[in-house]
Amino acid sequence: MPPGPGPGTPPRPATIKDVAAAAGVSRQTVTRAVNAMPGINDATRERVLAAARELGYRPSRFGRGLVVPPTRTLGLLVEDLTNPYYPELASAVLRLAAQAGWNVVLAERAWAADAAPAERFGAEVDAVVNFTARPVPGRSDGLAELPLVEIDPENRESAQGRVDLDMSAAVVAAVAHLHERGVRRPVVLDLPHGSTRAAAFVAAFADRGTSARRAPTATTDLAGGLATAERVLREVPDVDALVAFNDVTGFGVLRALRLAGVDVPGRVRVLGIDGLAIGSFVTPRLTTLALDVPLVARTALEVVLALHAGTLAPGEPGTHRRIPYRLDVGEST
Amino acid sequence: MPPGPGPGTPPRPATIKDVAAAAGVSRQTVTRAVNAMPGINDATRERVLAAARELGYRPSRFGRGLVVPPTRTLGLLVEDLTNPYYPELASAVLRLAAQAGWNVVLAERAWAADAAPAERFGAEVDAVVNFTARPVPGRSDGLAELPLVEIDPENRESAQGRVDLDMSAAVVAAVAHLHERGVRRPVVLDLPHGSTRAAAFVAAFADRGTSARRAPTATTDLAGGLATAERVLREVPDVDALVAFNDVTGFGVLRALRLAGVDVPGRVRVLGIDGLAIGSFVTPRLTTLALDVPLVARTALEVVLALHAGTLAPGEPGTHRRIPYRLDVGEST
DNA sequence: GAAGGGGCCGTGAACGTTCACGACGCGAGC
DNA sequence: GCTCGCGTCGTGAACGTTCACGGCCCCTTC
Repeated sequence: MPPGPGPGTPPRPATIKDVAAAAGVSRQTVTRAVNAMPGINDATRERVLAAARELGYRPSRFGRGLVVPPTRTLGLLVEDLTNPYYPELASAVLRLAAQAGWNVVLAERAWAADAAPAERFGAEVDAVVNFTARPVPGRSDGLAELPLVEIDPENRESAQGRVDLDMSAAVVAAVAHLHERGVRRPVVLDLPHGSTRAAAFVAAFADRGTSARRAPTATTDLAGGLATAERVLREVPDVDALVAFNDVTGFGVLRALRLAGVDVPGRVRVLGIDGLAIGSFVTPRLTTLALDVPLVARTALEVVLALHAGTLAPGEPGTHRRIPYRLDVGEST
Repeated sequence: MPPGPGPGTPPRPATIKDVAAAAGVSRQTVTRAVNAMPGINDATRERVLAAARELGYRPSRFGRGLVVPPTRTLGLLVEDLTNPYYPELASAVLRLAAQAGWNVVLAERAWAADAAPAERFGAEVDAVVNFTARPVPGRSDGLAELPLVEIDPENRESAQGRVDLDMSAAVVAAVAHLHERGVRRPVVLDLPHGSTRAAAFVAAFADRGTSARRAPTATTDLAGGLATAERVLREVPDVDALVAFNDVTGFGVLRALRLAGVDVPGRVRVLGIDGLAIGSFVTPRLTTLALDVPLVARTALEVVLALHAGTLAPGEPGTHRRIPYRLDVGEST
């Protein structure tokens, strides 16, 4: 056999023309065979399919997408799938999107490092839902942005659509709940530089005549919650409630209290924020500010699909939605 | 203004020709402006970009994919993202795939109901990793299958590539560990119809002269573990170890023991299977059979990319990989 | 003043697929 | 025998983009 790229094994993927040539028919006949269309003899169909299998032919989604109404693809951007906060929403989005006939390409925020993944992502997608602390980087080319909905963009401005997660009413309810159970010396875990959610709790306690202390936590993961809770126990021995920064932090708090032999909720009551499904995994089950995650997913998808379809323009009412947290009483308070 | 589709708002998405016409230039000039290519006057570039923004133009990924080397897309199929077993692997796959320049479209197994999502998925993807109990349905057209790697396909046959998860050595190690700590009356949670993993544990205990009882659990979630553990405590009061069917079941077992006031690991030792990262959330931290999840992801990706590139053919050695579990000792044993 | 060169821009072709339409052969019907 | 119709198959065009190439204009240079 001769060296070099002979006709034996072309590295180039087989195209419809190759199949047509191999089967001795025309492109259109190959199309008819592959797409199970009528108007083709059974014998030729078999012959064509055999040739297609032989060549490993698979129709190019690009060539096809150019002609037929293409399947739409949604880009979903999350912070970190390892954080149990995100898979719940991702799952809900996946299901609803599939129902609407959309595919979903998922990406974790690798944006930070280099722009390559962002570019790639942005070029392969018809609309974006961003569930990330950072904004989506604008296009490096000077083009129109693609339909974008941000979930819980905090105080950051987002031009197109947004789904705000409103904690205010739930915070009041949670504080009322704690206060009724006799909490008078609460400590609220906070970020080192302060946070809106901690401020909301402090304010709500103040409305009831109770002053809440803040305890900055270096990290908001399990280790952070654990370390901060241990510190609080030393510095504020008579603490009777701990408000965690989120559920995962809350798990760390629970562990610290367990290790210290402190009864929950007997001596210290613990409140989480997130309402994670895995909250039910720990004992005692965490009282938390929960979110109707499927509703969040449904709302975000609704807005972004409307933006894509053009039935909703970036400025219009309806592009900014608001979903309240609710108090979900578990066993830890 | 006249009714009908006037030139004001064409529902059809703007194409490069529209931009060219609006800016009074040619297609190629639009390409140069949009792709930041040299050989174009700054003034015209601005004019073109303005027109593009005005028309809401975004280049079609199909038209582009036809010409330039297209970005590849991997389809990742998982059972249920809500089950904490899957996000860890999904996350690892996402990162490695992004590193290799691939996008990932994720899908939960909605295959069951109708074939529509499967068709859509299959047509938009260059290769598939299946991490699901069921096999991927073959193509309805008679074409060649696309590159496919199955993770832990149990006893099911898979033609192309597979990554087997091997529990045998870890089971022996775990049983040795338990036995050394004095376990003599273990109970192994099992599926109603039996399972290979439960059988492996029973056999390993038998090798050490200890007979393990089996306790069928209706479901393998938290509630199932809880209910089964409660039943075991009643029926086998002197049980000194419980082997859960997986980690989530193990969390239910821990909760049941906690509620019953049984000390872990003092009186009863608990073993999980999965090595979930969230295992560190519960107290005591679960001893478990853990998996190097990033390694699984890396291996699966390696095989499927090689299959796609053609450097590996379905039958060859190297398409079937084997990754062992290892014993991860926590606090529950 | 003519030749040369650089900056800027446009024209045909190609990528792989499907749609609309036309062509061919064969049997039935008048 | 001629036409009609049906079953089967092929040919041009189009989708939206980029690549290779060629053309124009103006400025520089000898």
